[in-house]
Amino acid sequence: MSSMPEFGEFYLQEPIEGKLRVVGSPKTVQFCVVCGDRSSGHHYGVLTCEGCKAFFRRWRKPDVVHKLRCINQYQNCPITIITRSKCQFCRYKKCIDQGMQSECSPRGFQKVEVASEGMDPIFAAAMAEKMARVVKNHATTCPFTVSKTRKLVQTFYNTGITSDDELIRRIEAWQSYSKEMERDIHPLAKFIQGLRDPFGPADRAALLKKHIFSIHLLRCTRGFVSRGLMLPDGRLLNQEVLGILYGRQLSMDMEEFSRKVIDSGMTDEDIGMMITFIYYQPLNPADQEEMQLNNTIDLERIQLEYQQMFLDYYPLQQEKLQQMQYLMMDLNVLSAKHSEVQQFLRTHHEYFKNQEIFTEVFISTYSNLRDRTPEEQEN
Amino acid sequence: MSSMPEFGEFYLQEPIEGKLRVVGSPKTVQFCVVCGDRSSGHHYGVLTCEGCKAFFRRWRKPDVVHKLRCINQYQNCPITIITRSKCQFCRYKKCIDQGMQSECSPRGFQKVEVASEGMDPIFAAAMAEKMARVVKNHATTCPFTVSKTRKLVQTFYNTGITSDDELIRRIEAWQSYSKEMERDIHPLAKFIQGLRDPFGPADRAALLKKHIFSIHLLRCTRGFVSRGLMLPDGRLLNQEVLGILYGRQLSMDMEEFSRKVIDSGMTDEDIGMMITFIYYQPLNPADQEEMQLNNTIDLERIQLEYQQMFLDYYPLQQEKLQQMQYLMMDLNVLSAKHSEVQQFLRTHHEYFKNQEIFTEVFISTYSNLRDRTPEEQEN
DNA sequence: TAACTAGGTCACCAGGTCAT
DNA sequence: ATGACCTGGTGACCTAGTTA
Ligand SMILES: [Zn+2]
Ligand SMILES: [Zn+2]
Ligand SMILES: [Zn+2]
Ligand SMILES: [Zn+2]
Repeated sequence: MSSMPEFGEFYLQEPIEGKLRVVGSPKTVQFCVVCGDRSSGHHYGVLTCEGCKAFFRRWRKPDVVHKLRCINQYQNCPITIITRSKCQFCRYKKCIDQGMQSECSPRGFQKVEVASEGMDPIFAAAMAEKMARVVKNHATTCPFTVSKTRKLVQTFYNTGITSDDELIRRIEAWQSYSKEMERDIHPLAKFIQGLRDPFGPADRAALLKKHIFSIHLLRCTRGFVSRGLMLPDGRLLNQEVLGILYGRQLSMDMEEFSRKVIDSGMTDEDIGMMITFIYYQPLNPADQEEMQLNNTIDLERIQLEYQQMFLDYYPLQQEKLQQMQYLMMDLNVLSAKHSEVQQFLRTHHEYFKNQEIFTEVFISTYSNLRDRTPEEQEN
Repeated sequence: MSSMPEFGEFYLQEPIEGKLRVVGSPKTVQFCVVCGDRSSGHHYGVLTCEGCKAFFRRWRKPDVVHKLRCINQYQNCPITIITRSKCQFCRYKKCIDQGMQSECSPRGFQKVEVASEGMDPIFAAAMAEKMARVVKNHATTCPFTVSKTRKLVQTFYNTGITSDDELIRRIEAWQSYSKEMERDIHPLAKFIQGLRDPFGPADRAALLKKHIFSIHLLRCTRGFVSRGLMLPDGRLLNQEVLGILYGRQLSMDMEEFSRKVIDSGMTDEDIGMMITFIYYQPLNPADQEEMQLNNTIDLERIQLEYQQMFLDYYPLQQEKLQQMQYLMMDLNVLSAKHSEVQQFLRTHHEYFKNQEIFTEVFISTYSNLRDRTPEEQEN
């Protein structure tokens, strides 16, 4: 485009002198918000020229974008039609600052209204608030945020195991550990309430029950250390206890999963979002049948809304969203394995009848749940 | 898409209930049953938006539709106003699932009968039910549907091999594996019973015996992973064991075949139909002579009826049917190769006499079969 | 005639290409 | 690496034809 800017001859078809355009205001020449060259339309969400469009397409890959470096230390090189190719770092930075993002519009979707760019400000504000609430609630209710975990000191955990018999040992281990888990259910319920969805208490209880293992594991992610799993106060469940509780294979899988989460660079914010994604995960028909939610709101729609929000809020993180989705698939697999544990607890439920909340969340069936008032979801 | 969101009504908040429509206000907003966008009326038989209407119009052309591929292996991408352009395969699939069809209504007229055009509605309904039964029965009886396979976790398979001698090794491998195969025969028999054809138990047993290899391989399609074949519970038969069981060449052919099935974009529904086609495959004279069916119904007619049904139900998929027929030819070749395995099993039948059902289906001859009552086909 | 829809149109944009 | 240009899918809008 920059070859002969003066003449202003577009290769683009000059949009129709005679007929008036249906959309937007009468055609005015528009310019690239990155470099000021003539724009060829909206690309990746903003008015850009062909050059900036192609530039963004090539460099947006997260694994490659980190390699860009500013040509000086100031990171504020001016980006104009002439200088745009001088500093890739600052050009890319300006692309981001102007709001370019992949997948901002699905393929073939054309932005119609030129006037109000971006989304409705009220809607945007509502979304931002919703996101912020998730992040904040997670930070306050999760016992294993970065800052809280950093302060922990490992101490001894009393496993409660006295017997030699393998079965009894497992029951004893769960009798002790169930008390610890119970403690975490209240803050978790608070987090879920903070999501402010239209589900009633019974439905929330059912969804929590369905995803409790995945969510609990995610919350504990930073509690996994080399020798086992720390409780929120620092007491350490070593690998042997974990093996007794969950079975050797599953306990190792859990540890590996937590390592994977950390290794993918998930922040506390990310983990909070992932928990939200999981909670609103679409259910397969069998689960729907079994859970019998009163409110038949489309879970998938809520999940997508949150994921969209995540992308809007943290642009250029669709790679991260992808990673999250892989992790969620792993979680579903682990959760399926966990049903063996649940079966075990169900078989020996009489040993846990004093821990009512634990029983409710981990042991009782969905139909049990529907028959009572789940008031512990309410406080 | 809705060009003017003037009232600030966001599709996200809109309680999408595409099926129920409120009859109160004069202008009831209706939604696309494919993607949930605002509908502009009935198109090709169902309420859709302009986008899905144009999408269907463009892609229904039979020479082009078979080229659509899902962006991942699961073929169940969510289709929403946001995601609808991400996966053409799943969008098209959803169009078909929702009942879109060309020429369903005379030009310009709005009402539709969702049925095969031009035929007696009662007959059409009966056919639709028959199709639906095949699909549903396959979904419930096949252990390797998309959704079931997705949840599998690979675990260790005990091959049962202890010996060093090659022959003994193969016998040992089959002794273990035959138990696994036996488990799958009951659900398979259920599927075949669900076809409700006029054949008696003896004939069904003979047909099953004839096609057991092909049908079993098809059912296991999604069980093939990069390292081997998973059992319905996730235990993995690695390539080495498969090679011992079936011979190196055949086991590799089987794996290649399964890959081909997946690559051609066959859905669970398609696989269920293919199994039906195979089961009712016309027999060559030699087989007819050997099998001595009591009921001399024309198999080819049944097969054609199902294939016609397939085309009526999923219009414009004759390209897919063509692909299926190629795959079935491949299967016949593999099945012929498999007779070597059958010969081997027959030679060493005394090692499998405890597995009666396996023996009946894989080892005994048709004449053996006729001499006894095959009650295991009956439950 | 009024209500309705199949099919056509074309502005629009994601992604690829290739000379520079 | 860049960017002018190309290719091909998309969907809002239009039109012509059908039915009650
Ligand atoms: Zn520019
Ligand atoms: Zn710079
Ligand atoms: Zn639609
Ligand atoms: Zn798909």
